[in-house]
Amino acid sequence: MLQGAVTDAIRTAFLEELAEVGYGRLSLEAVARRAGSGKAAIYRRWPSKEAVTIDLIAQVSFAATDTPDTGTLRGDVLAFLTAVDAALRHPLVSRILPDLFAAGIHHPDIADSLRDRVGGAGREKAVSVLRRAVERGELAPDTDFELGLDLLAGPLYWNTTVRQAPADPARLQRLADKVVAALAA
Amino acid sequence: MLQGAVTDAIRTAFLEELAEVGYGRLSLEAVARRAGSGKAAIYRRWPSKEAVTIDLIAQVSFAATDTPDTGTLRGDVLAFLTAVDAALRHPLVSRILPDLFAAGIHHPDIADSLRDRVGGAGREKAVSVLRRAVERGELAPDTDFELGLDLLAGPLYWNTTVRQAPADPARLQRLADKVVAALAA
DNA sequence: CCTAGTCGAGACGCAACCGTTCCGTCTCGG
DNA sequence: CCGAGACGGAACGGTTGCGTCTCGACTAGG
Repeated sequence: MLQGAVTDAIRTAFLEELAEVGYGRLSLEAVARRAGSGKAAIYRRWPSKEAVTIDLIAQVSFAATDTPDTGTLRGDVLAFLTAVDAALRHPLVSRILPDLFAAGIHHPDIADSLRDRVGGAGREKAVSVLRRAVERGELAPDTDFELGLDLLAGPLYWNTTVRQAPADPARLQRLADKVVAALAA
Repeated sequence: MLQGAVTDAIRTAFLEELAEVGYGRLSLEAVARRAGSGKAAIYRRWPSKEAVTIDLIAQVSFAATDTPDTGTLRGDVLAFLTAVDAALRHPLVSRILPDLFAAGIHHPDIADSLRDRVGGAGREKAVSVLRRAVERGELAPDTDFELGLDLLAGPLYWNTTVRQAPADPARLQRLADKVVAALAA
């Protein structure tokens, strides 16, 4: 029974340790201590710290939710921004995500996993928002999706995760207006 | 003569080491080795790894250049985006910056230094771009500067530093158009 | 020419982790 | 009821980094 309580305890401990000390200084010794397990229990499941990390990224991305069709681009954009903003503000995510992106610079496997799982999940949601808008006629058929994705994700990631600004729903409203204008340009 | 060749060698070695292994795994032992100095030479100048980091952030931010007045908002925005994009693509900066932001989560002093020196420098440039546009009448006097800064910095940081996308001048042109539209909205 | 201060080098004791191995215990499925 | 196997725990030898300290060499200014 390799998939059980011990596995979950290790995963949780790993995440908490990641949030506290960061990827670079995380030790499996401390994870085992926190999980109340032996180190062998970890090595029995994963070959390395990097492997645990990649596994966790895959797990977490499962939690990605869908963005509803609100009927208008503006509504869809606001819903997307609100959902992503909330996700970025999750206590563990907000502490871990910048660390993982930084770790990705030194560990290509982590970068790949992040691109596929985190980037990919958000990307699909954003694409469907843009695609629906094109179908409604709110956006031109030749709309630059790549640029649109940057406009949807960038300001949010910068303000929320990098600058660590406090939550502000009204600001999201205004940001949605700006983003819609940019998309239409 | 505490300010001399040795000091510079240590600073350079610290930066290179930072780029290679990241903040968390950086050791002053390795820095001394790379600098061709003794560890004591480092401790004679700074009390800790954190202090060296903060000192370096302050130094580097001096390199920030001015953004010229091109006469139009669109021109100013493009100049700003181009300058920041180039800065973010600097081989050392691109590897170090995400690491420093991640380190800031666990070390408030580093976060403060980043906010003041890196954020502050870019911020002043961006504000002057927006202020000039208001004076020209290209933007409304009640333009939301805070949001404008996110729109100027966010998409770039996301695409260039986080996603590590390759350079693309044409894309910057199109991004400038989008950003101008967003600012005016 | 002397002396004060920095220099590179590296040893010091200490602590943390590494990944592995071995305990004795406990819990299952057969 | 027994054997297989995972369990927590602890120890293994080895590596790395810490911050301090002591060398003898080099280089100033006086």
